[in-house]
Amino acid sequence: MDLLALVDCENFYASCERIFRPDLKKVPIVVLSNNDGCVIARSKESKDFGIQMGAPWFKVKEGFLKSGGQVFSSNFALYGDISSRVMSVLSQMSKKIEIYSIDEAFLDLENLAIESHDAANDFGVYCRNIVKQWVGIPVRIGIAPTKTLTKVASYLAKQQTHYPGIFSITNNQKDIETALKRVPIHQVWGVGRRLNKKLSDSGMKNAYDLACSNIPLIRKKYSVVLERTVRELRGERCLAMDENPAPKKQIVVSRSFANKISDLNTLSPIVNDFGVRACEKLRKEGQLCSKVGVFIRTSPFRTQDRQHQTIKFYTLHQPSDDTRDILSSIRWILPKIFRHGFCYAKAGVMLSQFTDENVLQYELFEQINGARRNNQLMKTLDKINHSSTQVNFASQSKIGFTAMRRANVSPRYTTSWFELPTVN
DNA sequence: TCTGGGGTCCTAGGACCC
DNA sequence: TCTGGGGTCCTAGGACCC
Repeated sequence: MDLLALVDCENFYASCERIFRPDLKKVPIVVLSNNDGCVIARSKESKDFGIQMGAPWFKVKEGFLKSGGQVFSSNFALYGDISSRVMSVLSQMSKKIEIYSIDEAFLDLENLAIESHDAANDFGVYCRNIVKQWVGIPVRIGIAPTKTLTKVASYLAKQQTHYPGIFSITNNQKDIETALKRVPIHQVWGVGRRLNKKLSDSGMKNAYDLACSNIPLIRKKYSVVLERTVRELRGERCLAMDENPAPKKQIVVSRSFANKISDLNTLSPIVNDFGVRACEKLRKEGQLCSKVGVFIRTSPFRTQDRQHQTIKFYTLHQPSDDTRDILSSIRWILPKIFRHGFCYAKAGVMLSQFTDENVLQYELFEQINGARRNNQLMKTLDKINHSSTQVNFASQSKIGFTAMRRANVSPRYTTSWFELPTVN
């Protein structure tokens, strides 16, 4: 039987924080977004306490802390490192693995020749134990014939008591049908807020109803995307394993501000910071970009304020990964979109239209070995700034990303020599 | 006072080409 | 009277995901 497994880290960020704080084993934990704005991860105890995903922190803070909860600002240096450890363990479980997100991976179990529920569950138990023991992260495992069905299995794994955290669906219509009937329609992978409303309105309650729907009609009324979902729910593989993720098509660096900004002189150095960071990512990807976008927006939550949001692009004459090119694009765009009299709450820089740095097409009249081309400046800059920023552009802000509120950040236990955990 | 950040894919429509 | 057919590329907007 040809099966896939979805391995999903449980409450990932909260679990990462717990590795180094075993004293918090039973304590409710939440992790906050950048700027300590809202809740982006919760331990099981916090979910039980009633903290919603995405809840604004200032609204739930008091009740949560009073009840003995522990809060963390996000620490992506830590989560990224723990993630790569989990993925490296999973890579030993299967030859074919697709790292789908920071806390999820699909494994192709083809080589394991699993023929029964028992065999599938045994694999799940083995995998779960190893990751827990070697990295310290609890994982949930859904095993099924298609990706969408592994998501279904993963959802059902939450409710498992016999094999906690593990659920398998074999390639058997009856088996699939039973599982689908237990999954509410909005839990189906690919059904978001809008589709949930439309599908529910047309009488579908669970995944089984969706799987039974008429495919040509689904395609006509909705899209080819939903058609694939329906087929996958029926056990037909439409979404392939993607072991070598395609290069990025877009890079965005954006932040909300701790304090609203209403003048251009304050705003531009900060947007320049975003541009600098975006270029670092671009060079790491080995890509050149042709299009630079800048967006700014006021806070949609302050309904009493006048609202303004906009985005504008600049197309470079020549693809580039040179920070100076991107900064001058920003210098061109920003004054054109900025309006006086608005309190801006967020801004961002977006790079797109990429070409590979090795297949650069020069312009007809470009001087190929001009001073700006083939220069080592950016490489040297990246090298110097590798571990921490030492050299800045004059147009950047002096405070940079440190202007963010991060009141409760944990140490970078695994990625900084100065923040190693200590044992007393 | 205080509400995240970073992505992907699909579709429709317009411009343009032969 | 009567105004084609087939295609690409780009953009904006919508929907979804983690």
